Amino acid sequence: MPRRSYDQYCAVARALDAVGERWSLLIVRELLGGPRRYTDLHADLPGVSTDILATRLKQLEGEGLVERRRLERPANATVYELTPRGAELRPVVEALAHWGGPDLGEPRPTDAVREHWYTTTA
Amino acid sequence: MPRRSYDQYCAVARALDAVGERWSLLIVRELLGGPRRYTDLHADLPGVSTDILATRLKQLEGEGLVERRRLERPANATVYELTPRGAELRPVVEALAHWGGPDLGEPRPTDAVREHWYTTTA
DNA sequence: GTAGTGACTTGGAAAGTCCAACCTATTGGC
DNA sequence: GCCAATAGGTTGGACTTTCCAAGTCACTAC
Repeated sequence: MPRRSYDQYCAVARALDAVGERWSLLIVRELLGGPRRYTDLHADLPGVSTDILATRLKQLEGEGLVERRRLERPANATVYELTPRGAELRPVVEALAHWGGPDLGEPRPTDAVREHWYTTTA
Repeated sequence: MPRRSYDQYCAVARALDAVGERWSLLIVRELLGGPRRYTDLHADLPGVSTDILATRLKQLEGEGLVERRRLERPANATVYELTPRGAELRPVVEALAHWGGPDLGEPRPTDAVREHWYTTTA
């Protein structure tokens, strides 16, 4: 179990308690684009290990931010998708994307690419 | 040194690389209220250990988000304050505060207290 | 000179993360 | 039925980060 728990009486701290761990917000960002399978999440998040991905998905599910849904035939797969509460994190991800976007990168993207980022990550 | 570094080409990942570590955003939240001394930060962030606080402040300083400034007499203290770039994190902290605020807490605050949170954390 | 801040540093234990390998089911040929 | 592939994980061990308590060093007040 994650030993986090900063300070229960601060709104920011409570938010970080829920999604402040490594990879959590990046998983949310992926899911903001729609439901995804475990394997696809693993492929789209370079560097995340399978155990951490499984752990984070369970945590997010336990917090009511993500739901596990099994697709029937012919797809026959398990997908993860955001709950309404999880989707409310969109402004947080957008704010981070905006802050980390244009002014930080070394390999400066073109305006076209940057536009792509904003529309896909936000 | 922190071995983070998710994926350099994603804006959200780059943002989290800078401020995604434990306590970083809470320190920023404190400094959004104005310059603070080390000891006051330590007192206002219940649970942070002194070594982590010192480490995070150096990291944030190294990233150009926080500046260390020595006050002369009679105060004769060292204060930390946000750079303009660091202050640009305000929307991120606001989004987190808004998300973590009204709908999550168990010891539901009164509206007056909640108002206090928004104005002081945002 | 001794007591008390302020601003850290250090050492060791605990917790979290990474990596590679393994496991169980289901599907799809042949 | 048999073999390989894919999906969705679990497990063990090394490595890294965080926690906690204690100690350091500079300065001021008395």
